[in-house]
Parts: sequence; structure tokens; C-alpha cells
Amino acid sequence: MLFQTQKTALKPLTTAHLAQTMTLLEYSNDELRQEIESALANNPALELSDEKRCPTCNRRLIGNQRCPVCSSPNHVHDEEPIIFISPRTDFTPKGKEIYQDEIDPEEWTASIEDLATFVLRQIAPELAPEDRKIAAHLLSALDEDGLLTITLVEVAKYHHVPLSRVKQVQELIQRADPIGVGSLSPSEALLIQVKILEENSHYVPPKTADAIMEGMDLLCKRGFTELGKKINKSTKEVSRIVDFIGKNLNPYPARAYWGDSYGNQEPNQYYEESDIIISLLDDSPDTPLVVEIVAPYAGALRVNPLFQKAISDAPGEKSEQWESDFYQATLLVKCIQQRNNTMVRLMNHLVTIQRKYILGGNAYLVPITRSQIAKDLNLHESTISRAVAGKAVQLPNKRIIPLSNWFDRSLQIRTEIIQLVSEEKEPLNDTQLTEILIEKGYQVARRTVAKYRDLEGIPPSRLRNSRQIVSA
DNA sequence: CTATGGCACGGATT
DNA sequence: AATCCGTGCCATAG
Repeated sequence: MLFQTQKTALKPLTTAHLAQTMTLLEYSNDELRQEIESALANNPALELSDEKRCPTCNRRLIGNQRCPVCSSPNHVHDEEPIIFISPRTDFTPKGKEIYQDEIDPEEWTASIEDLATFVLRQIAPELAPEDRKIAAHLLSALDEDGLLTITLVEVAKYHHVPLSRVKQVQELIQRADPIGVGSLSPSEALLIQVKILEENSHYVPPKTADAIMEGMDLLCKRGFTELGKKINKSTKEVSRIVDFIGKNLNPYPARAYWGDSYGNQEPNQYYEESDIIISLLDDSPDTPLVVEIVAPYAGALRVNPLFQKAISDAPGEKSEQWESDFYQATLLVKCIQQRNNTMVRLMNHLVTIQRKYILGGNAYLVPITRSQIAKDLNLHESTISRAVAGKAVQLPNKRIIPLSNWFDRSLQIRTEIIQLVSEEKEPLNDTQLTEILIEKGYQVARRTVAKYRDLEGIPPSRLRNSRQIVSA
């Protein structure tokens, strides 16, 4: 479970704590769920009502709310986003559980055998006959994720061959189709994937390999800043690297085995849950966006109405405790409502502004600042900051990105640069790039263009041949 | 001499 | 108050 988010334990739910963080805004879903779970366990006044579903589209609903999608004004295309809180507990796109649920055991083992032979067939031509046994041995020791369950030394000893030879065979296997199969660890799998992408001159953010080697644990904990210091890159660059890894690499090679061929597979979603999901209602160009603010619980969280009645005739020694429970429960529910309310307002505004970006991609990102949004919504800057921090959004194209990306001032220009470079006939130097950009209406300095170029991993013009492949 | 990358400053953001 | 980011200046490599 290397890639599961490992958040630090939350402080216990105390009145003082709640008072300080009146809104639970800065909590991501993951954290909020923990908070709620502990509250439910410790506070008898809280209860979770049964979940309801929309009879027509089966969406989960809160309490007695009408289904926001089905009851939206008859699907009038007015480009108004449809925004609602969507309760769910089943959003665990984390691979293991899902596959185990969806694939019955027999089919499962069959797939594993298939995987081994599938790989063996690929490498057979390059495999020296005397190495076949080694390859077979290795392949039979794959776990369901495509990782090795034995060490290379064991294999070497067993076959009485030098370790280096086993390594050679292993590398051959790693390079076969689910790229990275037969690695000893997720990080090794990632590394080989990076290596191969680079060999095929795909774009890989600089220092990605370093990041993987140095900080798998930090990567999982999302300790970007710390990791940044270690490999001498800014937090932002690190998060870009993480973003890249999430989209293009797979620490558990076999899990991609059922997807398309490498490269077209569904983006991996193993390390981040989205707090917000955006989808399209239909495929017309002016379709409303369906924005779901995901709540980490099913049904509605509320104060048990019976509990309040019971307080008055509580046994004497308990009454104080019950009062306090009741108070805390009410407070928590209010805070959550407050949080939801703010998120809805925020997303409504954001989605309207960034509609083109959501539909059309990075090039259409409107540069806005958090403080501007704060003014628009009459909220405090720090409120917006908190609401944005640590939240992940799933776009209609299934990519999961941090919400903070929507405030990236330079993303537009950077995509423009990638565009220009990928279409250039002769390498453009930084000055020329700057000129073109200024003509296009971007106000940007030469030095800055150089920085962006570097950030995107594009080498300086003189090191570029006329045709350089840049990532999509 | 030109293109690039390092350093440092100031303004913006968090 | 601390940090990040864009930019100008300058040294250096080619």
C-alpha cells in the first residue's frame, strides 16, 4: 500500500479545536473522513442517516434533496454549471480493492498465468536458451501487482549463476510490455519506466528519477517541500513531477495489464482521491458542467433528534457529558454545512470562469489569483487559500489535478512554449520565443521564458535538433 | 559576440 | 511573516 495517502493523525475533536477551525475548509476529503469517523465513534449524539439514491440516475443524494442532475431545468443548455454535494464512500480508485472485487479468483489466477507467458513470449527471442530457467523462475514469482516476491540473490543461488546474469534477465523482463514487471519494488518499477520513456525521447520532467530514488516515502506522504530541498527543486516543480508520475507511470505494472497498451491507459488514480469531480452532462458544446463536491460519507450527517429529547431526563451524572456531546455534534454539523456551502460557492464561481480550461485544456487557463476570487465572493483571502489547498479535482477527461493548478499564473505561457517548440522548424532561441509570445499578447521577459523552458525540460535551442519530441 | 544559466532583489502570494 | 515567482544584471561557455 505504498501509494496510499498517509496523512498525519488528526487532532482529537475538542470544542476548542473546533472553535479555532470553525470551518473545516482546509481538510481534504481524506482528512475530513477521518475526522467524521472519529466523531461518529465518540459522540453518541451524531448519526448518519441512510443513504438515498435518485430513482432515475442512481446518484447518491443527501437527505431529502432532489437529484440535482435530473431535476436541473430539463437539461436546458445554458452553460450554467450544475453543482451539488455528492455523498459517497465508494470512491477508492486505488487498484487493489477494486480489482479484487471485480475479478473473480479463477479469472484472476488465469490472468496472472497469462501475464507470465505473455511476458515470456515477448522476451523469448532475446533470451539466451540457458537463461530460460531463470526467466521462468522470476516470472513465476510475480505477485498480482507484477512485482517480484523473491530476491535476485535467491534466484542466483538456486540456479548457481552469478547475480549479474539474473539482473540481466530481470532487466529484459522489466522492459517487456507491462513495463516494469519483475521489479522488486514500486520505485524500481517507476525508475525503469522513466528510463524507457527517456530512451524513447518522451518528455520526462527533470530530476524525476532522483525524486523517485530519494523520496518514495516523501512522495507518498506528499511532503513536497521537503523532497524539493533534497533534490534541489522547488515545491512546485516537485508537485509537477508527482503529477507526471501519476499520469504516466505505474508503480504496480500488472495493474495496467488490463488497460490499453502502455501510454493510452487510463490515468492512474492510485495515490489521490479527488475531492471534486467534474463531468459533462452530455456532449453538446454548451453542455452544463456537472460539478460534484464529494462528501466523504454516505447519507446525511446529523444530530440524532432523539438524543436531544433524551438529554432532559438524562441520569444526573451523565447529563453534563450529554450536553457537551450534543453541543459538539451540533457544531460539527454546522461546520460541515459551512464547508459545503463555501465549496459550492467557490466551485460555482471557479467553474464558470475556467469553463474553457476545463473543456479545452491547459492553454485556456485563465490566470486568476486567489485574492481576486476572495473579492468576488466576499470571502477572506485566507478562506480561499484554505479551501483550495490540498483539494484534488477530477476533470471530465478523468485527470486528477490539484485545485491549486487552477491558479497557476504561468501554465498558459508554458503550454504555449511547448506548442511553439514542438512545431518549430529550426530551434527557436529564448529571445525569439519571447518575441513570439509578446506578439501573441503575453507579457513576459526573456529570462522568464528561459526558466519556463527549463521547467518543462526543454533543452536550450542549440542542443535541440530540428525535431524534438515533447510530451503531450 | 550570443545564448544561457546563476544570483539576488522586490513584489506578490499564502 | 515566510515563501514563491518574475525579472534584471552579470559571468561564462561555445
